[in-house]
Amino acid sequence: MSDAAPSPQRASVLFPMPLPEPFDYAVPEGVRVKPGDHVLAPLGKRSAPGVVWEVGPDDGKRTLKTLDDVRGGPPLSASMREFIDWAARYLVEPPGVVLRAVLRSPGALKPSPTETLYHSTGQTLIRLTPARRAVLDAVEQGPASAAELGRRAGVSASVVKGLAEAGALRAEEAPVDPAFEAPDPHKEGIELNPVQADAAATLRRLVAAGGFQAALLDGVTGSGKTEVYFEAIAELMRREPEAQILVLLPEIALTQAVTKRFKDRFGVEPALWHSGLADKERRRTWREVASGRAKIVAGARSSIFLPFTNLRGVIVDEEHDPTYKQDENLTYNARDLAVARAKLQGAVCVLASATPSLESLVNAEAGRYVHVVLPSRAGGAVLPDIELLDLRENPPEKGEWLSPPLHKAVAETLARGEQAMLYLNRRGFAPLVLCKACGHKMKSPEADRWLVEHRYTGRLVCHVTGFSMPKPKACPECGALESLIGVGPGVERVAEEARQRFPEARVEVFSSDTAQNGDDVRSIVSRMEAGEIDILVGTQIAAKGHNFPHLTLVGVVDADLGLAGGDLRAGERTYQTLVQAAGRAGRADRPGRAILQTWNPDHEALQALANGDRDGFLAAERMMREMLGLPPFGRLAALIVSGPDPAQLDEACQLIARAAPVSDGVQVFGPAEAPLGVVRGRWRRRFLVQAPRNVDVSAFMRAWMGRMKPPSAVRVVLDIEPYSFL
DNA sequence: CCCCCCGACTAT
DNA sequence: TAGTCGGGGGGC
Repeated sequence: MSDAAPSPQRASVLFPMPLPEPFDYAVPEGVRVKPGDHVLAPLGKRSAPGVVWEVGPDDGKRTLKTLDDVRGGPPLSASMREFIDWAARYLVEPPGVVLRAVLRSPGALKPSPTETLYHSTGQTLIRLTPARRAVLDAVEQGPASAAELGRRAGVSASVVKGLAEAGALRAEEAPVDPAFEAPDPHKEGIELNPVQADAAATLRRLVAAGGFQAALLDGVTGSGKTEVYFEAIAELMRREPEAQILVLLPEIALTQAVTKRFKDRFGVEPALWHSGLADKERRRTWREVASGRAKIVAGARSSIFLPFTNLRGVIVDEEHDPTYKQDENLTYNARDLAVARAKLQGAVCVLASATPSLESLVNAEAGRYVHVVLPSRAGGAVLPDIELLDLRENPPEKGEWLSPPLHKAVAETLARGEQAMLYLNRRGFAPLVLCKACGHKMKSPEADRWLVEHRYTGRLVCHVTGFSMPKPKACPECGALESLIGVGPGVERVAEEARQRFPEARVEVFSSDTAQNGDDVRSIVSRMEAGEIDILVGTQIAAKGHNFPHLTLVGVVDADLGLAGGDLRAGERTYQTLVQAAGRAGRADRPGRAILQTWNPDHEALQALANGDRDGFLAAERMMREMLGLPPFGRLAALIVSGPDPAQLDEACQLIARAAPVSDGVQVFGPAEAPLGVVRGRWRRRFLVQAPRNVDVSAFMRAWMGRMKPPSAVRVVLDIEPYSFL
């Protein structure tokens, strides 16, 4: 029996590409594969990398091609594979597309590169040349490569090799990429105040209970959320030394503050994951995560696809942040996937925010999440005083954007030697350029958008497609010279006004144009912290997560921006952004002041903000959404249909509309012209699907997609729970 | 008439 | 994703 020829095996292989299902292959005799293994398999004329999804007997009913090779590298864990399948179903994508998001580290499967390190053997040589003695002294500082030891000793590397041959040194292969150091969960954290200690205890109990549980950690800016969730992490690590923990952060490439706090708390920096990583670091991190050796990863949204083998905890910091929603390539919300992944693995998930999303608040109220509230600011700092400045009563002077009371407040702040921030979520100098002779508006050639004037670079820029051109001398429409003028304010123009009004002050612009990478951000942040900037004029980027101890005044130039528009979350988002921006002021011992310029001082979001009435605002917002059946009380999905020819597109949309399945309670709206009508020569239309909470919208969309067959020039992109309505 | 570029199509 | 195929247009 045991000597019988082994029965032939079949392996289903999932490729990281948009194929509808895993493909079946014959397993060569004598080769063993198991689900999760990385393999090479013939696909068309080439040999493509893929992952074994299933192994079973080969029934021989169909002649299968044979696997080419089994590759090394840590296999994908069962829970990882389960998550990939789940995410594919939820996002209505082929599983290979999700796998592609997981295998985003080029060359990660190659064995990690090694180098030869020389160690002391302790063996003494009878006669030592001065060069050899120098090398033996140098190795006392620790093992190193021949080149490094030679450098330390000031001799050539061949001396090192000679010593190795003589037996005084021992050569050993060591990985070039060192493993991440293990964090120390027993290290003392900072002392928590009673409220924080209470919150930390709640999270610890959650961890102790084991299994899946989600918590909403709801605390105002500066209340010590980070320290509290650090305690949950410490507890996880103490209970289970092999536990892996993921901390999701919005735009991690831009902050070093969190890594520093990590190091203070756990003695080591976390492994980092974001799009700006160099290939080498990326490979190292991916490998260390897949092998289970990296214990704590701090990462941007894409890190929810990292191949953890033993993920026990996921923290989503600033869970309300719209950057968690990715709209290009694969469309997903990392916060939602984080909760799902924790659930699949029986892990703990903590969502933290000073301004939680309505979705999470409703989940907390309904008892699906444990609600942990941190009411006060740590260290005695108080929330800023928030004032609405009615622009109807106090209009700015002609050609200016800051009204007189705001000028006065800035002047007083500077006189006290403190700092001011002016917040305006508009990059560049002016959002619109028009010809004062003929009224022609400069539009993007590729999208239905105005070109934004950037004065520092002297260019006109399309913020949707990235198109840019030098600002022309003459109007392209009527030919008038020097007639193109910028209309409306951007941060550059507000900075110009600040410089004119306060010629002594050091004014700086903080936007993605002046801070293009982490180093630029760090530079601005550290100069701000050091008091080397008096007035910071910033966009969104300045409103997030930085701690400026001398900043006591925040002026919001246009609090109305974002209240309008078709986005159902516009009110919520404005509220969140303004709280974050206002929260920048007065974090240390000095009280802060926030002034919001508005033409609509009666608007709900602004009133709530001025009164510090978060609950009132949220209650109103909640009621509106509940009445309209919008998230989180209903589900949404969008189809964006695009094509180069509008007539063909409209025809296709008619067919797509007719293909929509009929299902109880599910409403299909559209096709409507998308708000961004044309992008890069492609016309766009939108469908919106609205369904009750208990309906599986993914299944509905999958059924719909299966019933349509648009011409190949027409592209259909699906968005489950859309955020952006462009 | 050839070649090259682009877009569509396919892979177990 | 990557390799193939076929059609259209430009160069000669």
